[in-house]
Amino acid sequence: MAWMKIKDAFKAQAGVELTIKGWVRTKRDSKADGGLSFIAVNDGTCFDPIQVVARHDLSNYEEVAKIGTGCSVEVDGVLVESQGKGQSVEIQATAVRVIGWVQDPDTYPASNKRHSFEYLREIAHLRTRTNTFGSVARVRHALSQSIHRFMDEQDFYWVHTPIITGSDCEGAGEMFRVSTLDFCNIPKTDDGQVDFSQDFFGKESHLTVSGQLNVETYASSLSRVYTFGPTFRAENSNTTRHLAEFWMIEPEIAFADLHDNIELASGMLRTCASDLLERRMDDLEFFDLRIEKGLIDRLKMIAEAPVKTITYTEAIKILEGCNEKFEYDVKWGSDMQSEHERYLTEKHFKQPVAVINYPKDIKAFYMRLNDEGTDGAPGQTVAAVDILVPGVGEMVGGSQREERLDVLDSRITEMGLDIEDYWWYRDLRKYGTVPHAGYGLGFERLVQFCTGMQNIRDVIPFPRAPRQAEF
RNA sequence: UCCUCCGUAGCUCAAUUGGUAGAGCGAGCGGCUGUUAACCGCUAGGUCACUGGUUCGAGUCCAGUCGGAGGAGCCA
Repeated sequence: MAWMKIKDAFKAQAGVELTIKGWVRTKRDSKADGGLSFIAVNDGTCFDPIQVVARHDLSNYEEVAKIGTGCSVEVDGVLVESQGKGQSVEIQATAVRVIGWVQDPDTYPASNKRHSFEYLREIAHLRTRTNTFGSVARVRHALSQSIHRFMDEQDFYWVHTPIITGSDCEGAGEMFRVSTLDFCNIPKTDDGQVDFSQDFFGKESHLTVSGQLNVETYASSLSRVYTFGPTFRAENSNTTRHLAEFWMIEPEIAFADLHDNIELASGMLRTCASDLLERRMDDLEFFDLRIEKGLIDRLKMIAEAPVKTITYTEAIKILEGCNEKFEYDVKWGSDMQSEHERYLTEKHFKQPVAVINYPKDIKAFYMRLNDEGTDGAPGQTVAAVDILVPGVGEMVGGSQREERLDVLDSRITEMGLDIEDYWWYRDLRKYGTVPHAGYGLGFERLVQFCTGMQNIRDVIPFPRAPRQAEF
């Protein structure tokens, strides 16, 4: 008999003979008709388990009766219309083979009951067997496929930027050190410093915090490029939206300005939403029912409407003019607090909002300096953009890059950075410079937004966070 | 890192003014049933996070440590 994935079995013709393989979600027994068992089997290919009906006349029915949640099984049978109410079709089993028993069911951690997400995080190797984490895994996969497909259709090349970096000037946060030196016997130079010349790379090295500087080099010849890979931040962040290891999409577009940047991000979000609605409705229905009501309507809205754009200066005016009581005061020139961002996207606009042109003093050195008086702002701004989304906050951070060497140099100096560290980055401005723009999109935050999952640690298979590196 | 809350059975939680440990779910066994968050009965299961202190007596009060959650900052 042909082995069929369960998602295909649901669509097959009644009467077909088939074999399915998977893990038991639940089993219920009945004494009717001399005894029969209903076994719900899931193989991860779709949300729903399929119901297997095993009758007492199976040669190994005594064994079948002992099957419990978590067992792996192989079932031969015939697909038939279900006599019961919970499902359209089911499999009348002609053979049920147990491949792997659950040893000592009393200790099986992922037993058939409701568990808290906090507890499931402690058994991350088994939580994938639950409805929620199966759905998260499928949605996460679908989103990453959508992004690659969208970027390919927009003529972007995927560039694999390094994970280990010898550059200490990426400037996006605390870095994890990479070293093969013996901690118990660290070589020192004459003046008592650690002698990194004896380390693996002959210099200090770290895990990357961003592929942006590297990918800008490829944009300066291939025009449209992006990275999609893991990044690392050694910040002691204990929140529902930060990880020490997370995945980021970083497009970089040559001959482009801030608005081209926003248009790309907006198109990416639209594509992700509409692809999910088309491909993963089974999982979305679960999230809408059990995790966040209204999720599907929100994704439908995202799939149709472009992102709303406002300037930082306008955002400040909205916040100053509203009746909301904020813990922190709103003031032009200081960064918006989380509560301010949430108000804008969740209460005022009720949709994703791109906020552009921030005061230069609160943004990075490489962001392009705007002309004095842009947007009627009271101070000088840079061409930066943050895209804020309901429930998550900041999902995208980007900018048009400073392509003018003299302006870049004075910004590096102004911020107290060492110009020598940026020699190759500056070369891009010396040799055929070009206006360009890019952004970083936090992939896990996108998954959160598309599933309604509240804690970012529950949308990545094995979360890395302070004091969390088990598995 | 800061603020708040929490840590009791495999899981989710109770335990009165400090008086010596309890339920539901899960698991095992039995009953019933084309079942599907099933239902009924029985059984097993505890170093009350750890260390120290107060007390005749601490799950309960105090101090410290460790761990978790939510919020803040940093950011994606």
